[in-house]
Amino acid sequence: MEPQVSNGPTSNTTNGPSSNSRNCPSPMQTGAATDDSKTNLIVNYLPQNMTQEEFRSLFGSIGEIESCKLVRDKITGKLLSVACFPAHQGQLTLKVSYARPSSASIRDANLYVSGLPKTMTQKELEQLFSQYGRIITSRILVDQVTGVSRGVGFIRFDKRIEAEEAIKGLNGQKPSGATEPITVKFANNPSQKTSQALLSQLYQSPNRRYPGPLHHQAQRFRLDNLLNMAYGVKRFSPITIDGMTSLVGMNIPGHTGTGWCIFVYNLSPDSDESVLWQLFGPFGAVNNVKVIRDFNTNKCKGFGFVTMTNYDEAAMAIASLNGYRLGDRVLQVSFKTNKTHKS
DNA sequence: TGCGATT
Repeated sequence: MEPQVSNGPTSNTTNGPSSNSRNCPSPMQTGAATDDSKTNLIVNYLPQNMTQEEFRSLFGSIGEIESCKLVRDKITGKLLSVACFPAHQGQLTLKVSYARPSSASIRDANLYVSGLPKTMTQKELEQLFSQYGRIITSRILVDQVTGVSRGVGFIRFDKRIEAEEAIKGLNGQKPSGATEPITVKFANNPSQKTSQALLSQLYQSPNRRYPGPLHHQAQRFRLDNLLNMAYGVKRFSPITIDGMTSLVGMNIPGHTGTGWCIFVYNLSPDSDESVLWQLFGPFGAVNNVKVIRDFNTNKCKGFGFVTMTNYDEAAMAIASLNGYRLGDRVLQVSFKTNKTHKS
């Protein structure tokens, strides 16, 4: 994460200000408690091991503190800002700036962008969006293993209205040099994937493995045969794949940084994620499921994806569910392929 | 016969 605004090196964790002689008026003394635009600070690049007490002590040496809080990630518990160590300094440099006052005008100004050319850099992404306003943060998501862009990213504008204008101007447009249009929409809140994680946990418990309506069908298959059916030829050994960095970037069907990705075709228009959990959960650890929907109608476009942790379980699921009749439809299930470079 | 992506 890059600092967007720098006030210069203002403090240092090892030799920061220690004097108590500064005479800074506190909000209470000035009666400015209702306007925190100049009394509320945001501090980035705090060390991960800093305690609330140390944080208070560091800034309490400068003036009276009305309140202070360390902001941690809800899931990991880590401090949200990432420490940076400038090479020439070898020490931690804090970034201290005025906190942006929370108000309706800057709320929900975060955009999710998909369909980006894989070659587009973060800088180019910012250049594209900067015509619509001041960008606070930007990010392009990359594959965990290869580092290659996943073609999706985020842009946070200073103001909600700037984000709205960017959607109007860029959604469905082709960036110069791009062959496909991009999708620009408001981003989801980065929480609430916890429900999915809970579902995943449920299906990963041993006594939930291979139960349900497909139990007998799944048992009829021997693993060797399943693997051959899934790939048509000899199996890839997941041990070999994980152990050989030279294979990174190779086009192994379905293999991603986080597991084995499965393409599911011929879902009905009213399908939702729960049907994929129910179909694939019985075969083992499911990381993630996704039903692809039409932007306008919100109906399923007929296909979806399932990512499973273990190769053997993914292959078993494919062998069992490919050709499976769901209502009046016959599912087609296979490892996902790269459909990006269609020649 | 159709292959996304939510920090």
